[in-house]
Amino acid sequence: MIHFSLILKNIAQHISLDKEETDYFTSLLQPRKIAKKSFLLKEGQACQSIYYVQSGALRAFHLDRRGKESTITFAINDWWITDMYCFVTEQPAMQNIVAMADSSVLQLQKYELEELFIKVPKFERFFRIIMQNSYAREQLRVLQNLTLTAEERYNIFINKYPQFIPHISQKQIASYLGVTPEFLCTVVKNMTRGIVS
Amino acid sequence: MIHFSLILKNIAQHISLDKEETDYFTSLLQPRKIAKKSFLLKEGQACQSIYYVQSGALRAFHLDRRGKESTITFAINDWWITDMYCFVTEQPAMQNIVAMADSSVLQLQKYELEELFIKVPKFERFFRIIMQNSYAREQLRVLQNLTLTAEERYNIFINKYPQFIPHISQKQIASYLGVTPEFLCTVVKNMTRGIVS
DNA sequence: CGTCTATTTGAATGTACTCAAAAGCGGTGG
DNA sequence: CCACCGCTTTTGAGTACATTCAAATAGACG
Repeated sequence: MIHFSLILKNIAQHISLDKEETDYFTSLLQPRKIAKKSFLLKEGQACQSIYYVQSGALRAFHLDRRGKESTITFAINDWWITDMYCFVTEQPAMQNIVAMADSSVLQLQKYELEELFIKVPKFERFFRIIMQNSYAREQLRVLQNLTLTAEERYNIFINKYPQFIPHISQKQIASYLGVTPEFLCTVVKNMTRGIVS
Repeated sequence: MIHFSLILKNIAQHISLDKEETDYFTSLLQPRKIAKKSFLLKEGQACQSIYYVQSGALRAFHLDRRGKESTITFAINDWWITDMYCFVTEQPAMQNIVAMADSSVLQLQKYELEELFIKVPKFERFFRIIMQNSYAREQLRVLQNLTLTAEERYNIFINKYPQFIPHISQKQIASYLGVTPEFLCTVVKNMTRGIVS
């Protein structure tokens, strides 16, 4: 199962699985190839799965009535992604998940995940840690959105997630930070003006 | 253990404990009374515990250099609260947690929680669910902060958390929504103007 | 090479902020 | 119990910041 080495290493950081548990777990994973610009999830659909990204790059965003995009998150290698609110509540998705590059993901459906928790309770620990870290990250993001300027948030973003930069446009960063692309452009220009002679 | 009936009911919603597990769990909980206006956590301190609120009302907020408060969350009966980012990363707290009314909480320290996970792995499930729901809630809040107006966020807030209203001032709601109290005041005034003749 | 989208620039606009001051309200102590 | 004090809410004027709109330039991709 050479396919699964990345996700198994990810999991091994937090829990240990024997051969049988590993085989059962990997049997639940559905590998999917997502071509660049195609969608893993669209607003209004049921969000019944979480996705582990093996390769490529994905972006989750919301589109409001007036056509404005807001990016909720990016995900590359070794990240998990889903519309968690709709996954939990079973309401129609509010997010679109789109491939920014040809990507390879492993899909885990909600009912399979629940079965996994019953059969291999160790996975409760694994996902408890994942969810706890995700919660901590989002709580920090809320705080930073409330307290920091666009310039400060931009700097934190590019320093925290340098791996994302090759995949994403400045417009998409703007939609993540919650400002217009025009405004972010001037912010970045004024930043560099201070650096270059 | 009449003290613990509320938290045990909270836990029973997700997992079942036998007598021995219940006794062990409750032995880890430190009851604390917090007088109105006193602090459970201050910025800069180590954040080594999570708190379950039995009664009263708490508020977690950040204070920036310029003296501006930003409210991260409120918590009343039957809620868990902590500075999750600093709890996880073991960095100094970025949040202050203050009692808005005389409150009673149960404190669970991080090392005890880790011990609990080892001795009663069922609790992994319980906290996985708590963390997952918290993550979903924060992800939704990020999205709403990016896409909705102050008026829309205000309406969602008061409809979603009516239990909070008796405890909190409009100024505190403003600091939760990320606007100034003056601005929220005019927003609310303009809302009611549409309702009253 | 041509098309489409992203980035940059600027002008005009509007939204939310700061500052200041008055009014309202709750809590505390005399 | 009432008067005072401090904090919140309200109101308004002036300001700053971020937006919209438009148009030009630059880049990416088929």
